[in-house]
Amino acid sequence: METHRTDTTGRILDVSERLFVEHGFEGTSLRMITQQAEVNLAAVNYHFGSKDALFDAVFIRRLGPLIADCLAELEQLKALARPGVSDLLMTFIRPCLSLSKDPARGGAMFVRLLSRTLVENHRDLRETVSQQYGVFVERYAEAFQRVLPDLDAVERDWRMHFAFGVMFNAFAGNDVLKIFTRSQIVSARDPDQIVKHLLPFVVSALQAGAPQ
Amino acid sequence: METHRTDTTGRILDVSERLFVEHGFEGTSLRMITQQAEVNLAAVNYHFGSKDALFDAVFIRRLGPLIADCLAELEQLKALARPGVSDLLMTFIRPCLSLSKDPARGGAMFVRLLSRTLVENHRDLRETVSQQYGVFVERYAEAFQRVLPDLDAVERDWRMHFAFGVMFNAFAGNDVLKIFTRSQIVSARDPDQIVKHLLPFVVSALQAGAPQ
DNA sequence: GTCTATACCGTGATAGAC
DNA sequence: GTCTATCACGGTATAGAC
Repeated sequence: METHRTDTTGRILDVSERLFVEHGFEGTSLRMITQQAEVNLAAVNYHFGSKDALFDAVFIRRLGPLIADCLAELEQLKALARPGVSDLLMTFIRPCLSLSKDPARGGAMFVRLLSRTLVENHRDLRETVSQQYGVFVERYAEAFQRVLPDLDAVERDWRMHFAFGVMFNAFAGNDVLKIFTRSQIVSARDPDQIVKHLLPFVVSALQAGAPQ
Repeated sequence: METHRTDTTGRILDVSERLFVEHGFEGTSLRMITQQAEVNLAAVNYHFGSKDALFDAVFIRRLGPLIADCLAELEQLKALARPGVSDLLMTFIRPCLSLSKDPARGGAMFVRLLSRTLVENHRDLRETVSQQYGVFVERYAEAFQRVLPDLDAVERDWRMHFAFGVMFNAFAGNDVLKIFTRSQIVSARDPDQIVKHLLPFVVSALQAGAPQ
């Protein structure tokens, strides 16, 4: 790890992150990247193998620390005598908010890119991520079991699935109703505002009675 | 509207729908479409203007009837003395289930394509849709007001926003946790199974107490 | 090992002949 | 309306310079 930033792969990563966030994956060409990073076109394929692999590298550089933060918060949760649904959700929400406020790690725009990548069906990323970060889902499944012990296991999995779906969707800034109306339904892009409305919604959803 | 199926635009639409559903938008090339539809490559741009516009045409051909069904169900809701949150949600869910079971209208795969298109940030589709189908959101906003009269207006908008987000995400078959684990969290692809778990989740979420 | 120049093939789009 | 030819741009592969 060199300290000086003449490193080719580092410049490619930094420029790629900014352009992927600004223009999305399809909207960013390798020629845009290599031009702004002042490296040769072939450098990307030499160092990363492909455009897909480059995206994975950009993505995982931020995902790793985020997941580490979440798992650390989950550990602290064990110290609580009787943690509630809200406590559990905040172990995920707090690191996301923290990341969204740290421009050095990509800031709010990167959280959007990250969430959108998860919500959409992004490429082969699964292979890389599941091996390294499968523990993320395992730990949260255990925590959900502790917080919602009376719920059927299958039903609990569905709710965890739905809950992460809403939260990632919210952080992605997606608005499925947006195409139907000229004015946005919800105006706020501020993550804190989003969480304020999001949290009671998800908490109540998770505490619903069992179906049938 | 010709009855015989030698019509060029009709063949393009039918083939496009199948290929978009199978391979997605980016994964479907105009050359694949024109080859299977047995028309010339330039025919697409002549009849539709662009690949984007072709997708819009395919999309709106199914969206129109679906929205009409939902609005019809909303009208019937007015006859109920005191409709509940569940009744309201079913005016949207029933037409979606119906569409997903009708292969002649694209079936379950098309519902996934439709939901994914809404969840993702698809192109200029907004211009076309908002003018014709803006009424969809207006009517549902009114219905939410009737069913949840005690809720603050802003809070109600947020919940409607979140609620449609979960539902479209569920119908899209998206699983944000999928990339973290080899085995799917939730296995069922059957729309009825999805709704069974989805409905109580969303109903409870919408009935949450106001934040702070 | 690292970087460069360049060529290859598939993509969506378009002009102009018929 | 239809078709052919052609264009610019995309990701990728490779030969060869340092």
